[in-house]
Amino acid sequence: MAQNPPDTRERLLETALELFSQRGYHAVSIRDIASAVGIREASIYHHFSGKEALLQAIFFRAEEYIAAWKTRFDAALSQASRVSREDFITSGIFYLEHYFLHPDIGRILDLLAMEKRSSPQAAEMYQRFLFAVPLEHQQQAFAHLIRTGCFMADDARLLADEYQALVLYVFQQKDSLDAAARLATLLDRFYLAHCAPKEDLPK
Amino acid sequence: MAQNPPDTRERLLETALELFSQRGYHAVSIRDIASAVGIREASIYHHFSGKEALLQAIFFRAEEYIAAWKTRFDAALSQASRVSREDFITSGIFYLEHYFLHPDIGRILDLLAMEKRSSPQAAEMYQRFLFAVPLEHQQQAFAHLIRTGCFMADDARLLADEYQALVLYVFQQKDSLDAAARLATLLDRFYLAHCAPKEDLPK
DNA sequence: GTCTATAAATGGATAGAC
DNA sequence: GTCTATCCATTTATAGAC
Repeated sequence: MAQNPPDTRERLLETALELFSQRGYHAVSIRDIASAVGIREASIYHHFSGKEALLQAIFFRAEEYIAAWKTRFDAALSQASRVSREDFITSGIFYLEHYFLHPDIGRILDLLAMEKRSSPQAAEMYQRFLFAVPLEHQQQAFAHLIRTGCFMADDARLLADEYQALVLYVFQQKDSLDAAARLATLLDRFYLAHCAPKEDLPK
Repeated sequence: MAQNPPDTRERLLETALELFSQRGYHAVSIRDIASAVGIREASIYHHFSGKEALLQAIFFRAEEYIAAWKTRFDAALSQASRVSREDFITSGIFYLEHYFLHPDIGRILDLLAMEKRSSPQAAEMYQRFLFAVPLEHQQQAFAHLIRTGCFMADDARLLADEYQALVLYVFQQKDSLDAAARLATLLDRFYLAHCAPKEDLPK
């Protein structure tokens, strides 16, 4: 897959994503990227045909990140057995930190959030990465929890919507302290509201 | 408060917000704004000292929008009496459409969402307009619902968090069709989960 | 694969006539 | 209050030497 032996191309992709996700595509110049990498701007054109092509390469790689995540998490799902109250919260925080707050995926989501209004392509990816992909996974997870009798019978898709709403809510307040703790509180209530009786009552 | 008799200043503010909220501050040039309004770019400098000052004026006006909204909605809150299942959903949709999807506020939120990563000022306003301000209002509303026996005793702040999470979730998928219908489904479940017994059971 | 040099276009902003 | 004309900095991109 690699076209260039040295890793300048790699560092360009990495650095450009970092800058784009912080300031937005238009606010970052080719010069900014070049100087951050430690080369001259003209050298960038040896690796990419232009600024737009660099963005496209970032988008292409983002698809790979998502596909890799999906493969890994779908595999974990098929092995899941009984889920306790603590397990449910722990895996929710794991999900927040290894998807939305993952260095690669989180920066892509930040970038897409900024570009979605001016780029139909970014809008499509944003909708897919922030909603469709995680929702499909969560729907499967809740269907599994219902099938195994851990959760009460319900619409798995609606449960996934409500779960996703809570995770996104905390994700978008990530500047505020202690996202994990806030999510834990909300997920605990979510679990108690939907788990099949057998768990002890709150407090 | 008005400094200039004609309304060119007004149209500049309106047009700039429209363009900024669609493409982002850096992607819009003074020329773009001028030609959209139908004047030359130099004429803008008669009304604003520069592009940044224009943005600041938009931010200043946004504070007025929010303050006006707060006054109006807080007044409505103090008059609220008993809330039926249908009322709860209707007022939630009203809230979505008259705050998050309001032409003025919605565009401000779009703009702030794009600029929050590069501008601390935008980040502060985003946090306040998307979370703090609506949450304070909702917390009061839920405290009222609990006090009047309509909702079961619970932490009004956490209920406000969960409610806000659902509304934001639908708001951010607003490109998808029928945001109101999707919100109605989620709010119906929310109401049934928290209302004090007396309402009929689902289905 | 990176550099210097430079072209060509676009951006924000000012001066001064009307 | 809007215009024409212009300035100057920045930006994307290319040409060609090393």
